[in-house]
Amino acid sequence: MRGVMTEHGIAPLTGQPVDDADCTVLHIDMDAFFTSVEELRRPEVRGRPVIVGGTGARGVVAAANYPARRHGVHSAMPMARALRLCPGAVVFPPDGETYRRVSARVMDILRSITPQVERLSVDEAFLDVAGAHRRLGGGPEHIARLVRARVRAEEGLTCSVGVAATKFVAKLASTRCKPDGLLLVPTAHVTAFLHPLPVGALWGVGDRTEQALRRMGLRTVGDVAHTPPDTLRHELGQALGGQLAELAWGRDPRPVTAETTDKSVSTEETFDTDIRDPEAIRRELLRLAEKVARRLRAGGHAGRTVGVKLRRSDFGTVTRSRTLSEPTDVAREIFAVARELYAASGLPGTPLRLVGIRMEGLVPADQVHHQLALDEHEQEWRTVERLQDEVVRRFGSGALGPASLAFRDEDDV
DNA sequence: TCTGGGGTCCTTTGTCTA
DNA sequence: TCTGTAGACAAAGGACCC
Repeated sequence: MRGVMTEHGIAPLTGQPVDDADCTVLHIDMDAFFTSVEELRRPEVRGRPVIVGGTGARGVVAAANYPARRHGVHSAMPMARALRLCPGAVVFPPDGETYRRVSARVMDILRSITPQVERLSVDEAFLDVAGAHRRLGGGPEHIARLVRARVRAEEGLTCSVGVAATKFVAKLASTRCKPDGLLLVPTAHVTAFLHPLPVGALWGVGDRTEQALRRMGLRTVGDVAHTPPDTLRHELGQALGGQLAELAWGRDPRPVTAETTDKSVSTEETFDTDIRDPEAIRRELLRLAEKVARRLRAGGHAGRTVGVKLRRSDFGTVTRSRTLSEPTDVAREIFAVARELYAASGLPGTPLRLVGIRMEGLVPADQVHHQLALDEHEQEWRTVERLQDEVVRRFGSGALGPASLAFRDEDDV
């Protein structure tokens, strides 16, 4: 759908000039990104229902194309249920590396249009086009058309673009015009656009908050807008209550920021069947530590806080963390801390369905002050692990790893 | 129906210190 | 010196997003 919000609702774009002067924020959202990439490299499945997701016993749907969605399939749904709803679907396991590569090329296209690009996730970005009008020969709507045409021509993918004065409204606009759409929401018609929407459309409102709002008798964004901010803050907390009070009127002061720094790196694994054996859990922690350290080094980061996540059979989740005196990107060190945290958690011997490792407090690795004399051992391990990175880069992830993992099928990276 | 994986941010609670 | 307290920080848990 390509349209513009008016006082009478959404009207088609006719090519007539529209008042888009202050709508300088564009939200770009790739349509069914993962499945679109799979369809692109496997044209024979085009037109059929396609699902990307875990194929193991506990797999869930990561993405579904529009034919699959028509059968009721949606992301986060258990794969077994998705296949009952849509038995004819073609299923692919997620290929994150390829999606990241395609995503990087799309982001390059966006940055060639304006440097003011804020990457939000692998398939979404905000653009601030305030400074690009003259250079690109037109206003925001013109630039939105340009973005869509170039992404389609250069990558063979469709995207939807929301155009508004704020990030929040632009993002809602792109959602409302999917797939392959463009929607402009002029400032004068923001409240007419927002207020009929259900409260779940507000950023920060998931299941729990929606229930809380429902208990307060609030069902639409308009209902929230007409509730005193103090009431919202009292019921939902300072931050969320205050945020919803503003968003419900389309007020969102956050600027588009091109530079964002990573704050954490994590990896986790859900087992096909629960694991009780502490030695098997420790081997898994070592494998995850290797993986998270490799990603830290690849990103040029070191982390100061090591966290482990342990999920029991009943889905109860325990997290434990410890902050180190010096940041690290060395798997051996991360593993040593993770192992201690697991040992002290009281959970060795308890069946677990998931374990994970997270590194927080990231700093650039080259800023870390390494006291060579004191940390000679650490330096040696770092050297060894960097050599491993190089071998894995050249020969693949099965080429090298700790001896205790050698018998395992190497499916990581 | 039976719940992935990778993130960010917020709230609460406890501890330490000025 | 003792006591109370505010602020910073760490840890844990949870909601939410894609």
